[in-house]
Amino acid sequence: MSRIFKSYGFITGKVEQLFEMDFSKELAPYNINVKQYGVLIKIDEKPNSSQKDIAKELKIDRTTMVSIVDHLEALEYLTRTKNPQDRRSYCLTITAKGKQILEDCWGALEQSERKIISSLSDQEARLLKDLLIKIFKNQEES
Amino acid sequence: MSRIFKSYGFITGKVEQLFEMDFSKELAPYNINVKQYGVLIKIDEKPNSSQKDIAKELKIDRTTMVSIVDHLEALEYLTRTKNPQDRRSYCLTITAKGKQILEDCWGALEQSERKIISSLSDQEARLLKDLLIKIFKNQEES
DNA sequence: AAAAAATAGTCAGTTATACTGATTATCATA
DNA sequence: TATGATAATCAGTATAACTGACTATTTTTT
Repeated sequence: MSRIFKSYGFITGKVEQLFEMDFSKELAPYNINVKQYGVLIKIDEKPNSSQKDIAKELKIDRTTMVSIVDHLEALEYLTRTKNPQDRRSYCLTITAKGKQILEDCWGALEQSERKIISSLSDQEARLLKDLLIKIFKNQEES
Repeated sequence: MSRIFKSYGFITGKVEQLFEMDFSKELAPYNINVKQYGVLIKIDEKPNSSQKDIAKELKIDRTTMVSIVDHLEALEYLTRTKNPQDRRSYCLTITAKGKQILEDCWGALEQSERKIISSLSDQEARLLKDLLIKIFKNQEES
């Protein structure tokens, strides 16, 4: 057995690559990538977030965030409005068009992921997700 | 619960980021990144592989492979010699220096990963790896 | 054997992505 | 009011990865 499979990091990276490669094909027609879709999700769930809020949650650099939001704004998937409480920051909100794409692609994502984890039983799949979330949450706390 | 955590792809990506961020710090003094370390592992395990062999296994583009091997060769972590059986291709082999770094960093990787999965029991950790490998192997077959 | 097709690797040029550090506008605090 | 902090921006830089053309070699076809 190769060391690649002895390492959690490498095997996690490999599997991540599978998910990303497949889903990004679905997103391509909408002219966005997985990271940008993640931003859309966050803005949908927490309307009026600032760029900084989203950047922090998704571990995206502040300057990179500018170009992502520029892009999503140009596509009219979200709007930037000055925050009246703090005019340094923006309130980001998803547009109807953005929401539509969010929902359309969510179905594609679920389907894509089902395909990739098809070798796992329902119980195994649930377990896998729980374990990954446990690792992530543990790190968020510290 | 955010959709980010409902998606296998997103949560896998997040966890991968944790592994990569930590281990890449260990590799930095040796002037290589995680992907390049992966190439070293493969060459160590299958000496005399061609660039194409490695590229295929690790899903790296052939032209990207050229720069990775250039880099590792410049650092004297591996050598390129013409394959006498097929002079179009190279035989890649790890050097003593490369092997040394491979082993030194492997310890660091294990330690780094132990830290990141510290919230899991031994059994959970083993299970996680098994499930990830199952997903990856399933896809390799098709 | 000669011609044609395929393959491994290379290279120039392009694109995408993300970062550094400086700057602007605004807000909080002293 | 003055000082410092913060949110976002921007120019410039770095890097990674890809496209497509190219060389050298091998394989296949005729």
